[in-house]
Amino acid sequence: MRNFEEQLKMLVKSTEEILPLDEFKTKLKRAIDKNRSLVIKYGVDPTSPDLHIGHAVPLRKLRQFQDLGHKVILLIGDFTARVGDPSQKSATRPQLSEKEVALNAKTYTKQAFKILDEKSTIIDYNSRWFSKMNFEEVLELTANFTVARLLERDDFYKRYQKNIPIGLHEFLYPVMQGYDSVMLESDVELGGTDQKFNMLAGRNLQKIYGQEPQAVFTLPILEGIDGVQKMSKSLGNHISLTDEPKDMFGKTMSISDELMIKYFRLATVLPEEEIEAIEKGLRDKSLHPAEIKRRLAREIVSQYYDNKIAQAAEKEFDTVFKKKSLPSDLLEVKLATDLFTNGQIWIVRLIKHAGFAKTNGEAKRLVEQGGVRLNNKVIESADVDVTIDNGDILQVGKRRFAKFVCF
RNA sequence: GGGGGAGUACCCGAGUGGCCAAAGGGGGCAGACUGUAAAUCUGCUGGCGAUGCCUACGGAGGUUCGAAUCCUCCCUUCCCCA
Repeated sequence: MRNFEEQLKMLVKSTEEILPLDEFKTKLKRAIDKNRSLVIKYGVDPTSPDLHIGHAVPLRKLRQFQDLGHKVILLIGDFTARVGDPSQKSATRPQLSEKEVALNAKTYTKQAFKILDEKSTIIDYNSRWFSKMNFEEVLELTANFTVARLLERDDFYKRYQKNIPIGLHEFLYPVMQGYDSVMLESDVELGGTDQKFNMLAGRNLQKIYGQEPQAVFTLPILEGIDGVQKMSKSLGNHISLTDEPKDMFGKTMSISDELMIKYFRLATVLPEEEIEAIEKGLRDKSLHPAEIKRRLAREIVSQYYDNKIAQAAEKEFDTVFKKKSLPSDLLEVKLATDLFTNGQIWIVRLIKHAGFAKTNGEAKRLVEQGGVRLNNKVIESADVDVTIDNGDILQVGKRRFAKFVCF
């Protein structure tokens, strides 16, 4: 195990806040002195089964703790998921069924182990205690909080101000998350900055239950590729851990120049000194932004796949977007003969069949805007019928291609 | 229990009898440009093989030649009083 100074330096890096830092130092020092490990709690809400590189930020921090010999508990909020975390939400979330939650939890852990060390990760479920709790115990627990206290929380406050409903059960979310800490007797809890309130609730409750309160690590939230909102699947601005290399690369290339440095810090493992050098290079224009973004995209892809695959993804990107030629793996679309009349098919119908438009109107618009090519020739009018041979290629926009297979 | 507001497209939000498939913004999509799926600029953004028809302003009825808009009841929600 590394010494105190080394550990501290590593752990503090790229966190937003450590609350309170002094307490954490004391805990860490004591653990090292007594040759014990700290219990690190990380709660996950198994609502969306798809992890993205934003989730990777806390996961990597957990991995650091693991590598330093601390004990990481991945707490699946299977019970709380059925409430729905109101954090950053402007409206009540739909509640999930038991079955959905179980399935999500499974895919979640599978992806999380791309980053975490599976052998030394403890997985627990908060239904273990909540499903057995009776109403009397609930009352006892909730009596530790006041409405005013809960309303201090920004999300609740905003909703309240804007006359948006707050469900009574949502009020219970921070209480429950706090109680998780009591049950796990965690020394440290980490989460995104949006989790600050919930994690602090854990400190309160631990004190009340006679435990030493946990230290709280808040980690920065990664913006989505739109650069505005936090990365989330439901907003469609995410880079998923399971994305194909070429999509991972391409999506990274679509972030704005301003966002690059933040992505370097939060989504790659490059050392801080190197990132600072890049930052400087961009500022004095000795480095070209397009080159840097490619570097970023390569770094991200090789992290979840490997170097070679990252290079291939980059090459593919050039093929499609620089040379404007065809991607190597085309989506194959089967065309049955009964789709044709007199050997021809209406272009709008063809686009719909390839899955590039949901409605005729949408397909027509694409054609009218000059976004549709058949064998690299722009289709001028939505009113035409076309003949299709085996291997003909339909392109919609810059990056959607289909190769037809007739039978 | 009493009183007063609010509910509009994917989201925010304007519209208070016809000119409304509904301003504006965001998002999304497409085009141009380029250094990339950056930035910027431009266009499109309910459905239907379509100079028309259908569906749509919380829901159900009603008034009217005509309703997002007026009336009645209901639902949801917020505020004030109790």
